Amino acid sequence: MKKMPAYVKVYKGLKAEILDGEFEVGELLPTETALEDKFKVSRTTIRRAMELLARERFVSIKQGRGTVVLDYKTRQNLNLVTSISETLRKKGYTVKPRSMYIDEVKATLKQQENFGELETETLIRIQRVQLADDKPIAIMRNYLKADMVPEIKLHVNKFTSLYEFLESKYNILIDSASNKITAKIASFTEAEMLGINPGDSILHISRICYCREEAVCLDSISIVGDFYELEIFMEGRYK
Amino acid sequence: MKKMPAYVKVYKGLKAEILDGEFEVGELLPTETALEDKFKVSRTTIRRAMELLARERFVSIKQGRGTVVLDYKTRQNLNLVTSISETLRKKGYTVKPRSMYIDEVKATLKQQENFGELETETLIRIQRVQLADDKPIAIMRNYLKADMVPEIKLHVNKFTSLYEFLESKYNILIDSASNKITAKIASFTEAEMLGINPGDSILHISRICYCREEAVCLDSISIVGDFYELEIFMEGRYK
DNA sequence: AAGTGGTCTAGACCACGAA
DNA sequence: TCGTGGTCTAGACCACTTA
Repeated sequence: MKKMPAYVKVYKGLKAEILDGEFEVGELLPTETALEDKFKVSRTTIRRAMELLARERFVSIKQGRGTVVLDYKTRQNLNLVTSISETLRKKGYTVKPRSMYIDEVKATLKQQENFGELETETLIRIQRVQLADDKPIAIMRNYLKADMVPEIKLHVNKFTSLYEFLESKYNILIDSASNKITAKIASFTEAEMLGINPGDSILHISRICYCREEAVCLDSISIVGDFYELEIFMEGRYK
Repeated sequence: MKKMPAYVKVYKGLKAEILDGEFEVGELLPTETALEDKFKVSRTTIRRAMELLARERFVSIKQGRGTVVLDYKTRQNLNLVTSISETLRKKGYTVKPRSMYIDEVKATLKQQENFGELETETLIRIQRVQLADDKPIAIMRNYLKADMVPEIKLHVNKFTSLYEFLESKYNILIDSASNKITAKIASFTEAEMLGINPGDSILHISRICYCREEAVCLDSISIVGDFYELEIFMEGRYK
């Protein structure tokens, strides 16, 4: 368990206050100098926390004006990193893994490249079939660097959302991810695992998860096609 | 002409050097203290520039080790609003429509809701089969509000990328879009149109395109599953 | 043990927006 | 003009990797 930096504390503190409704949507946050006093840290640290909030679109920072709390309730428009289980739970489904298997595997060359570290040799592999309201909906495989998650095997079957688990247990906050999405046909094996027919459609997501610009988790997710709908928002046309 | 901050200068300088091949992929960048001397700025400024480079995946910063130059040639795209044709062209394919048909249709209730205007009655419908290197890869249907694109019928078969066309001809810049993505099985009709077999996989995208918060175009795109891979980048995490 | 990046401070001055 | 956020400095100490 890593120590939590001051700017993360400030970030979490402010976010909690915003979510608790202590600052109204559309209103200005206290000024940065005021927050220095409140949290007893320097302005640099406050600004770093503010930047995190702004990147998540909780606030909008305007020079000469102040920092406005944005309407985080009614925005549908963000591409936040959420796991499938989190998304489904938010829609009202009861999500849990039917079974979970954790082992160690040798990293392939492609996996090493995705991690940006050719030295990484051993990966932790987590395999699950995820259930929504007791119906199988996804086969999930996650690959983690072994040294990042010591003793994770002890927690087999003890968590449903890996991202939430990584955050609470190992203080690894997944803050960005790149996805490759394709449509496939279910193989015999996949169909058996998901209780569908071979030839049914499958939405496949290959994802690299990052924590502070460092790749921490590779995901391979196969979701029953007629069940899940991936929602994505795109923004900006000129870079 | 606005002044360029020091950290942007450092960022651009380093990026240019990396692109010029002055630092080999996989090698370490000079240490932050060394860069202080080189650019004559403080370490804070250097670090800010480094953070920009890291966010674009040009480098990977490792405590205790150094900052490694990543393989920027194969780095993933961010998710700007790009049409399928633009994406494919960027990858080197020759993209053109096999045929295009433009007509007027009555708006369905769902379409009216998506446009946020129940008064809209008539929509322009554009239907195409898109070819990449002469091979059919997607069925595209676009619905536009009739009054936004007067005389568009005169331009049938005269454009390949609708978004580029809307921009140049009607000054409609699509600046954001929300997408719903599912995996499907090709129907007989779809298979016929795309030259594949019924039962093959199809990636279906249902998209609402916005210009300055106003919905301007509804897209329905069916892409041959084993051909296209949608790349999406996510950032931030809601808690 | 040495050297790297990670965090943090206290203070300075600049640029922009609103009164 | 005043107060906001934007940039930048010089220096301190911590945490991690490697030798």
